[in-house]
Amino acid sequence: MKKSQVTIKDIARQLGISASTVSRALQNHPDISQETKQQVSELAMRLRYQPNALALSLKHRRSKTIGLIIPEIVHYFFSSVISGIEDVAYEAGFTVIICQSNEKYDREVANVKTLMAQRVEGILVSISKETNDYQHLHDIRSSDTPLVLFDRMVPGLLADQVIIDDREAAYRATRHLIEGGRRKIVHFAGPQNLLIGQQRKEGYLQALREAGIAANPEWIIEADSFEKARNAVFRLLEAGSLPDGIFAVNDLTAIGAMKTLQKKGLRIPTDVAVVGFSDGRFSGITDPSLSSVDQHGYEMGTIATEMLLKRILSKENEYPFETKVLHADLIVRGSSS
Amino acid sequence: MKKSQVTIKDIARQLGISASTVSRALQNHPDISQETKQQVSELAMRLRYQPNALALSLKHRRSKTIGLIIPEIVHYFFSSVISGIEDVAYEAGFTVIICQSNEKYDREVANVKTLMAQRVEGILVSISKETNDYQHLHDIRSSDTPLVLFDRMVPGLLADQVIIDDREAAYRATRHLIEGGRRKIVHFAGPQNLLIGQQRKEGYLQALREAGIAANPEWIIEADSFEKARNAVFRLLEAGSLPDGIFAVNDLTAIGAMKTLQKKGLRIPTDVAVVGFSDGRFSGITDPSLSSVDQHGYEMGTIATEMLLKRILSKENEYPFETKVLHADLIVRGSSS
DNA sequence: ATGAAAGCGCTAACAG
DNA sequence: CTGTTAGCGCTTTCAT
Repeated sequence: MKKSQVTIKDIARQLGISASTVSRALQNHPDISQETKQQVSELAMRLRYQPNALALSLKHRRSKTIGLIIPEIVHYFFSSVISGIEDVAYEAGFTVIICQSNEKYDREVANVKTLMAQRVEGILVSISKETNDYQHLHDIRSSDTPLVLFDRMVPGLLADQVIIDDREAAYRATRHLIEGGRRKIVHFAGPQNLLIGQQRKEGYLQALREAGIAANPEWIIEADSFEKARNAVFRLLEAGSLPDGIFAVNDLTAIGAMKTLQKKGLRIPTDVAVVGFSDGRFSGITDPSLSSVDQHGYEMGTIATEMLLKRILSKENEYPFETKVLHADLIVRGSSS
Repeated sequence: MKKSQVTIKDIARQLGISASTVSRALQNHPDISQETKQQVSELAMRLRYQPNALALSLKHRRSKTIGLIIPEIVHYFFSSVISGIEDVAYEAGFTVIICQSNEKYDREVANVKTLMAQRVEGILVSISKETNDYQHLHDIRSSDTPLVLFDRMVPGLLADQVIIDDREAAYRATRHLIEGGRRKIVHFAGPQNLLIGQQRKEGYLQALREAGIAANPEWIIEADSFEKARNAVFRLLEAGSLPDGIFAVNDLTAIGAMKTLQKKGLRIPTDVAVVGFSDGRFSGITDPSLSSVDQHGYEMGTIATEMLLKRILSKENEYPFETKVLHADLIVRGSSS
């Protein structure tokens, strides 16, 4: 049970003036006398008056909030994105409502509903691994709420999108392995319904192709976690078909592979060179340190939010949707050289 | 420019009935005829009507949102806490507004303001490293908004708090080192204005005391990051005063020390045993794997939120404030045995 | 320079 | 069974 907060009316009553005068005084309206302004702002201060943002939003039909739907906060990459988003939104005076989909489609749909009900002025989304149906995203658009997708994009969706050049980054990572003399390169791939999974595999394949190395379907293994990599490596060892290079869809997968190989007496990078895709602060910590693609999460967050705010604040109803492709850097470390 | 969303009025107009009837129909009020209900819910569906949560909040004086102020999302510990908070809040139908203080006092104060303006029904806070003044927290309380602090508590504050038993955990970590035969144990300590910094140091000292080891002030070094640990280790090496055990205030610090020592040819744990305090998923990844205290972030989040919701939903104005102390587990791994 | 009134979207007495 | 009215807290014409 909380006592209701002080309102403009309370101030008006205590000062024997009308609510509208208080409102104007608080906004420093030129019509109001200095004296009244003084009294009002003093009393407001004393009573710790806080304007009710809900009432304001209702009145102005502008909530000054944006929504964010993210698969899982507990990932370094995503939490860096959030930091970028928060910082830009904060600067612009917007509040962010963050929802986690927990990689569940149903929850993602529910999140959209919540955010729309809260009348957020725009929504940032990175879709869940489960998401194959995009109706909820189309619903956002058809209510004319600006929408920006990041990292996990949906091709063909009428919305701004920010991604990194996954294909290019994967290509460079794989080429780097090839240039190091590796020929038998295994790819630990991510879910293929996500574009990032496809793209990273694409880049891998392209590098092989260019180098004249025939791609072997058995070298592409769907594994995107420490555990899965571990098991996959065991199977490779049993089959006696050891690779001399591994390109993994994320760092933890790369590390899972690396540690398992090491436990079995293989040397990294001498026997097997490993490259990951950054999703943590792990790269400097492993032994040897892990070569990895830096995804610039914070930057992605700032850019996505800037695009969203631009849409929100723009007068013109329509300008073409944009897909920004950020460059990702391959950072070569000990695990591959 | 977004078109305004459909309201109850739109439905009323199109059906030639009053807004209140629509409202009641939507709430499945017994007074309304089946037929009307049918028509209303059908049209609502067709128009993709979404109740305006802002209007509802204003009306009911209940926003069904809670606020969260967190130092930095980009920490595994904090993001696990957030997950716990989100899950419990979601279950209870509450939306969470997350604010980052970025470890800045000023920003923390601003965050409180934002959340109070949004009329959140309760606030969860973990204070920033800079925070020494608690007026803003008292302000929350004096507006009767429930407040729960977690992890970084403020002794004496009239609010519920959830912490882990930092002192006890640090004590056990240090004792573990002593039991392993270590005598010259250095503590890499956190900021001493935070209780967790003090408590962890306390536990360390207690363990030494009990073991009859005289505490040496020079063995307590304020260092709470990878870099600082690195530099501190360099200084220790230069001074020729190498410890045989290190207890660090967090994992990255422990790892910074460990890697620096290894680079200098020291063996872990043979020459120096190391124990950290968990703030990531690093423990299993280092070589040797890192002994560390598991802080159970997710659990802390759920418990804090349950305490908050209990206050929010409780009819009784006052029941005593509670400080819950969670047990933290020392996980012994290769770096210390 | 200030007040009265209407309205943002919704609900809940109070009337019929 | 349904409509009218008032009001949540605030802003903003329109009067005065």
